[in-house]
Amino acid sequence: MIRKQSKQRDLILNYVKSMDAHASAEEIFDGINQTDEKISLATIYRNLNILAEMDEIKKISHPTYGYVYDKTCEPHDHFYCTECKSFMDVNTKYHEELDNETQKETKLRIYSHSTLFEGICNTCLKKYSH
Amino acid sequence: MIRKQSKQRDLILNYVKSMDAHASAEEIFDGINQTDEKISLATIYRNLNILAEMDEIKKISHPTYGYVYDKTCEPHDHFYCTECKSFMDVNTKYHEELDNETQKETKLRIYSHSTLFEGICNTCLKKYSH
DNA sequence: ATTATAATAAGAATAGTTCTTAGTAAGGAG
DNA sequence: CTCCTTACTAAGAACTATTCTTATTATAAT
Repeated sequence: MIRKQSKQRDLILNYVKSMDAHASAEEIFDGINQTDEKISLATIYRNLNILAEMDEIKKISHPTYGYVYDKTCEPHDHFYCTECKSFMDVNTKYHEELDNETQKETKLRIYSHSTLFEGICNTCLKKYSH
Repeated sequence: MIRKQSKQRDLILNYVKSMDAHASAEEIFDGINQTDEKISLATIYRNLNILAEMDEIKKISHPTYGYVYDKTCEPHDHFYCTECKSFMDVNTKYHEELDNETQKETKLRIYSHSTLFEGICNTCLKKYSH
């Protein structure tokens, strides 16, 4: 299907590109609709899916809250706090050797990976060290 | 809260322990209700959450289809086929050094990790090599 | 300019999950 | 063993997240 450009899709892409963390569809909807521009929720969902398909953004499943969207498409790791359920990027180096190792052992065709670390975030650590 | 034993929870736990792959709440519901035992869907959901909380089973978010449940609580890796959306365990060795590396670099308290590999499964590879 | 078709808004529909309520069962205390 | 407290269940209502429907509008090729 040949895609036509649309003001709404451009706005959504720019909004996601401007975010410094992950956000859900609902949060993106709220964020955009606080400005002058009004976009319907169904349009937000439809375009987030289209943009993810176009590899302009990345759709990530959050361990507790459905899907969130990320401006970074390159594979990268995440940290999940099992206490407060917060979820954030981890920017350590990409371990290509894991892909090779797993491909060799499983015979699957592996293109990339992303690792989800679990633990306790700094805010929760402080809270529980009292 | 003091938990009481219940026939339903035991059945659900045994069912999950007997599965050889991941299953959704709905699939577990269907599986159990094909036998003589009838358990309501709300009870399935409630107990899956309780069992995950009790660390008897593991609740995992599937990249495209909500949550699935796994009899294995120990952290382990997964493979996701971007073509057919299948999702399976990968049993390579646990890389503890990743936890240490990331903990050192981020100052977060890291307890474990699990890696999600993406690529093309064997079935899809064959299909597209024609 | 015309025309084909992708896009939109708005709300209806669907799917997945949790909540409510009234009744049942587990298991500790007497 | 019986009583009593409280966690448990079934059934369906309610809620939440997401997708679909329909009529209309916008994009871009001819």
